[in-house]
Amino acid sequence: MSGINPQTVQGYQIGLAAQHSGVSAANIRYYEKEKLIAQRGTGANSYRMYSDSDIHQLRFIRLLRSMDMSLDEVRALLNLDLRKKTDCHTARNTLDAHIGHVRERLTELRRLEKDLTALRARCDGSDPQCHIIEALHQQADAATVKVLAKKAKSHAHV
Amino acid sequence: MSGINPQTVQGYQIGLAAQHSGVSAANIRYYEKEKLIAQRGTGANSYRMYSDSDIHQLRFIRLLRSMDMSLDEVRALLNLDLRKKTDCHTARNTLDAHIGHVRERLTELRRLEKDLTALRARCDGSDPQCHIIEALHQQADAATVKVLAKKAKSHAHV
DNA sequence: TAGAAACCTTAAAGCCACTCGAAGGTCAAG
DNA sequence: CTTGACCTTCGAGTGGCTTTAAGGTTTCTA
Repeated sequence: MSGINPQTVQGYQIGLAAQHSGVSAANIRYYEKEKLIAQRGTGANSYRMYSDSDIHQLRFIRLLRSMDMSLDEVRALLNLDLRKKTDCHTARNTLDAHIGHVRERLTELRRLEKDLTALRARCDGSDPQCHIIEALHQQADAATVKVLAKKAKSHAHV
Repeated sequence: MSGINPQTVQGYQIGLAAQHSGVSAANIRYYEKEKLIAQRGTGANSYRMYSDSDIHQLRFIRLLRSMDMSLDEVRALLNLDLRKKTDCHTARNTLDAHIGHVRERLTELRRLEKDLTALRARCDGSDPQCHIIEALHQQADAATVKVLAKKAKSHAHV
């Protein structure tokens, strides 16, 4: 059959691995470059081949990424042995830190939503003068530039 | 006096403008390149000079950025005339879209916080077996890869 | 057996909103 | 005339990808 990505005894080509894991082929190559998965393509035809446990690893990474973890955090959780005490510590610490990031960002966004909603309420289009633009310019004038130190901006990826 | 960035009759040099606006000098140059503010440095010594209204514009941009708006959204809100109906429409539409992004992201993060907290609760370190790692691997296996279409991921900047 | 189709390869650039560093120009005070 | 505090441009780095270009391999079909 033509075009259908074949699954041989050796495993899955990258396209099938992508389908089964939900991680795009390009992204799988990227993860390989970032050493989240082992190097490939040493065989006869230079095609990468993947096993079922590779697919599992890709799904695992995808799950952690969908939880907004950074690749560094993912790395920290890869290859942990669930029977080792130290590894369990690592997992808990990583998770705690990540929950911290998420909560910080939540606090920021809740505050932001409140401010934006208040701003929006100032204008329904009935008035000839635009109160949104007006209010923004007033705020820009009013805001004292207190600190030159930059906001930490959570940890960027959250 | 040496070293103190001088303010002449012509306005502020970039360093002072940075101090007064809260936007770093490098960032001001970046905004110039991105055409959020007018081009500079045509004078005798190639130094950029800024007026009070320039400082206001920088503060305005900074305010919108602190509200997590993208530079495109900022662009849409720059140079609007608060007396024009069409401009007020623009402002409301931009704001509505942005509030939408923020709310989407809030929903995602609230959900995420719940999931992460539940995951965290599975492990207090008392058990020899790590339930966090365990649960993650189970989830990775359980997750059916339903859709290959990518999640929209809100609008990235939120 | 030739060619088309569908897969695979690498390398490089693009995205966003910046920040940082290098190498050098300008300007006022001592 | 040197010091040092400012300024300039240019290029690269950040994170986590996606996209594009240019080409190699495999398999099926006419």
